[in-house]
Amino acid sequence: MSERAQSPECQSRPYDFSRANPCTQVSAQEGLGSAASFQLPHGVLPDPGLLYNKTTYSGITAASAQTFFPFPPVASDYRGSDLQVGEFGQPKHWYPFAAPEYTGQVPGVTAATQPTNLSPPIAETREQIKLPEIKVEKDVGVQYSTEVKAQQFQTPPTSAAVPHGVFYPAAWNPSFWPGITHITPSGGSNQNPTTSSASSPSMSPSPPGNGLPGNAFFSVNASQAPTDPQTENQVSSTRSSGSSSGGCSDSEEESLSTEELEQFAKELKHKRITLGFTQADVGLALGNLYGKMFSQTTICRFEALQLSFKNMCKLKPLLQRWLDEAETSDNPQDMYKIERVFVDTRKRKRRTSLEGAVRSALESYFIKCPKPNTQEITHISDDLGLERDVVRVWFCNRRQKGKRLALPLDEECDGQYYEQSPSPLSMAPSPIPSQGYPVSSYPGAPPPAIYMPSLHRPDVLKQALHPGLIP
DNA sequence: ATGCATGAGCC
DNA sequence: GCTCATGCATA
Repeated sequence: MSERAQSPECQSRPYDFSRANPCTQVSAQEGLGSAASFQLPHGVLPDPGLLYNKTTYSGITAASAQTFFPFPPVASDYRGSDLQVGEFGQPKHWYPFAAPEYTGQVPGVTAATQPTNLSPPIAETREQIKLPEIKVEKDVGVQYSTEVKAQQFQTPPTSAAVPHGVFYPAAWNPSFWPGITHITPSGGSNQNPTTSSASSPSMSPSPPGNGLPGNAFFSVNASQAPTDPQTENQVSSTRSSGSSSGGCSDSEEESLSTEELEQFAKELKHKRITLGFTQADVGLALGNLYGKMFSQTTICRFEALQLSFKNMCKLKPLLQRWLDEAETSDNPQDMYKIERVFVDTRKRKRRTSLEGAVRSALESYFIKCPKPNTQEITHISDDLGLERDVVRVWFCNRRQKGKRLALPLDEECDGQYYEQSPSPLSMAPSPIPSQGYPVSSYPGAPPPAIYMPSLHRPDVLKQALHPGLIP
């Protein structure tokens, strides 16, 4: 509806990468340097030169900024290109969970069907969970119809009703998330491994050798209903990163500091590896313990601190719990021996693989205006020969990524990051990533290393900010 | 490890 | 349409 007049935004405030990291500017130039080789079609970028030199990137002028997005007044235009997008925007898909008979379909995951000795470190499951080949984007529209809402909640009334050996992720309940942020049973400290006893069943639900978790998982879930809904919000408000790295109590998500998160992430990774678990295993184990599983991607991002601060705080307790379980269990392997019985029959749009040149172009556009309006998106999509939705999603993802990558800034500015957006050309000090981590609160405190630690490395930062621009 | 995609919730 | 959390698919 009311399309936000965003063009103005694009000029009202700079989108500043430099604030995120001193290296940014350098990276930017280089990145743009590569981008320069890309020929932008018909004057989308009035003055490409501006983009491709240092001065532009590090000190864009207001004047030049205004030259950006000289989009012709094509108001109702973009509908035309919608043709490309419209198809997959409608159907709602769901990740259906297959019936019990699918158990074991995912080799690496559905260990329950396997004999006892599953060496913990199974291969990353993704490779083994290949979905049926999907057609190209063009045809996806048709396929999107698939929709088997098996999952949600055919949830058995009680865990007892669950078919033996079948794990229903659906077991989790609505109040799950609100509560889990405060997981530690008995409000103990999260460092208290002993609390794991409550969830031990998941560790070795059945005689270690059996390998068949069976219903034990359900009882676990049931017994763990968390109970403390408010934490999540508080988390963000307590971003004081105090450097109080010590106090870790379970209700601590509320006061997690970036240092704590960073430390925990490292610890998690280290111990996970030591214990022989893959990231995928951990994600699945969480499902085992809490009824809410996570993907390898999420675990990976957690370890790499690539999730929003809020999200990190939300997941930390879960992972902490898992870690406790894993460390104290005699048969840690059991942790990942869960039934992952769903089969994703949904037809997902085939992933678009943008060429380097196109990415560079998008990146250039992004620098100029991180938040293009519909017209601008249409313009860009036309220019680059991409579907509008692809462009739109790219920008969404890019913004999301930008927020994650940006260094921590005060949350006060939250939401203003792109809101007041940026005339990218006048890169000014920066945006406050709403997804970023809190900054150390005390004056003079060095920037918390947590925010994307990897970005402390120029090369990484470069890549992060300008993916595709670096070989 | 990360790029692109999905979907819920919100404005 | 956006943000955000999350995940599939792939580099």
